[in-house]
Amino acid sequence: MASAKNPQPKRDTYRHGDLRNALIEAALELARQGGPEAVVLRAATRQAGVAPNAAYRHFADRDALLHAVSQAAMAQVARTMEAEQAAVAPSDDLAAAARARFRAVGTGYLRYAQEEPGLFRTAFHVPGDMTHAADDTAAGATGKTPFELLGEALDDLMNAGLLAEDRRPGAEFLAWSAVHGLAVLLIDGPLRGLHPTQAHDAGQHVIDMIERGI
Amino acid sequence: MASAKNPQPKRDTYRHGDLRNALIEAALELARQGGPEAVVLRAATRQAGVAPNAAYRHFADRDALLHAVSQAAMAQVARTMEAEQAAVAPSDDLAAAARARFRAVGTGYLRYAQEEPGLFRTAFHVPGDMTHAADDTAAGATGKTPFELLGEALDDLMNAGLLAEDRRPGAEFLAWSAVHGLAVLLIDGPLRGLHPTQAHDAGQHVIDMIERGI
DNA sequence: CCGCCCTTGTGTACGATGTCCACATTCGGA
DNA sequence: TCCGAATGTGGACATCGTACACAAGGGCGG
Repeated sequence: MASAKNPQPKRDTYRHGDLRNALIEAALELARQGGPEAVVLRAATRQAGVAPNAAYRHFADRDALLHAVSQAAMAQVARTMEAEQAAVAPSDDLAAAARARFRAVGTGYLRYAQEEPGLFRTAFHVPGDMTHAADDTAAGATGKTPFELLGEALDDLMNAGLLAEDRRPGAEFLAWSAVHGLAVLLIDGPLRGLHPTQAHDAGQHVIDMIERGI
Repeated sequence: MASAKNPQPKRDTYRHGDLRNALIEAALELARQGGPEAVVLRAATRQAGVAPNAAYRHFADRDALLHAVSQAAMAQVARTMEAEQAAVAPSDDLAAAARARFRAVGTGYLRYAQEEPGLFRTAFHVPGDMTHAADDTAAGATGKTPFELLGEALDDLMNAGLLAEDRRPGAEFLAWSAVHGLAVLLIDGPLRGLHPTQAHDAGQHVIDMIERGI
C-alpha cells in the first residue's frame, strides 16, 4: 500500500484518475495536524504524486481547496453530532428524550473539537465568509448540517415544553455562541490541555448554563 | 508629516531610534486591516523604512512580532472594557451597580470585536499558546487584563448576592465562552454584517442568557 | 579626547510558497 | 480515425521568512 507519509510512489498512467479527491484527502490530513494554515497546495500535490500546477485543474486557487476541506470537516462535525445523538439511551419520557438529544448536539460538537482540533479549526475558518456552515456539502450522514441539527434539537425542546415559544427565535445563536466559545477555550485558550474528563465536565457545565439561560 | 500609507520617506540617521515600537505600530496597522495573517514582517520593516533583517534585532522571528501585536490588541480589549464600565451611570443600588459593571465587561468585549475585528482576531490568535491572555503586557489602563476584569466583575456579582457562592468557581469560563462565541459569530460567522444595532441586541441577549444560566 | 566594541542596520542569498503561461499527453466522441 | 477538450508538466516570477557576513556608529574605559 502507498505510505501515508511518503509522496505517492509514482503513477504509471499520465492521468491520475481521481486527483480532486486525492488532493482533498491529502489536504484533510494536513489540516488534521496543523489546522488551516498547514493546508499547503504544493504539499498536497506532492502527496498525490503530481505537479503543483495540476491542482489548478480542480481548484481555482488555494482558498478553493481550503474551502473544500473546510466543508468536509464541517460534515465530520455533523456526523459526530449525529453519532452522539444516536448514542442516547432511548426513553419513553418525550421531554427527557428531547433534552438528551439537545445536549448531545453540544456534546458531540465539543467532542469533535477536542478529538480533531486541527480539523475543527479548519471547519470554522473561512477567510472572509463562512455562511457556508449551512451549505450543501457540509451535511452529515442524515443530510443535515450542524446548524440544522441544532435547530431541530431546539424545536424538539420547544415542542416538549422545555423551551418557551417566545424564547425559541434566535436561540440557536445563544447555544452556538456558548458551545463554540468553550470549544475555542479548550482548543487553544486557557483551558487547552485540560484532561479530557475535566473538559467533558466543563462542556456539561456550559450546556447546563445554556439550558438554564436560553 | 510622514504619510501613513507610503513607506517612511527615509531616515537621515543610521540608527532608527525606536524601531521596535515602530515595527509594532506598523504591524498593528496591518493587523487592524487583515487580521493576524496580514502581519507580514517585510511589510512592517518597509513601513518603518528599514531593511527586512533589521526586525531580527528586536524580535526573534515573525511570531515574536505577532505576539507583541497580540498583546497590544489584548490591552486595547481591556481598555474598551474599562471604558464601558466607566460609562455606567452611578447608582446607590449596590446590586444594580455590580450587575451593570458585569454586563459592561461583556458589552465592551463585544464592542471591540465589532469595531476592530482584525485586531480582535489578532488578540486571540496565538499559534500554539494563548495563556498569555493573562499576561503582563495584555493589561489595560488600570493594569488589569480582560480576564482579570471579568473575574472581578463576577466577584462583585457574588458579593452583591446576585451569584451563589457555589456557582462562582469557573464562572469566568462560562461567561467567556458565551461572549467570545458570539464575537466569533459576529466577526466571521453567520451573524457577520449584522447591523450594529442588531448586533448590540444579540450581545445583550447573550449576556441575559449568561446572567440567567450562570 | 581617543580608540575599541557591542548594538543596530544593510546586503546578499536560499528555500518555500502561490500562481501564471506555454507545452505535452491522453481520453472520448464525431 | 482524428481532433478537441480535459488533464498534467515544466519553467518562471514575485513574495515571504530567515541565515550569514559585513558596515556604521554610539557609548565607555583609558
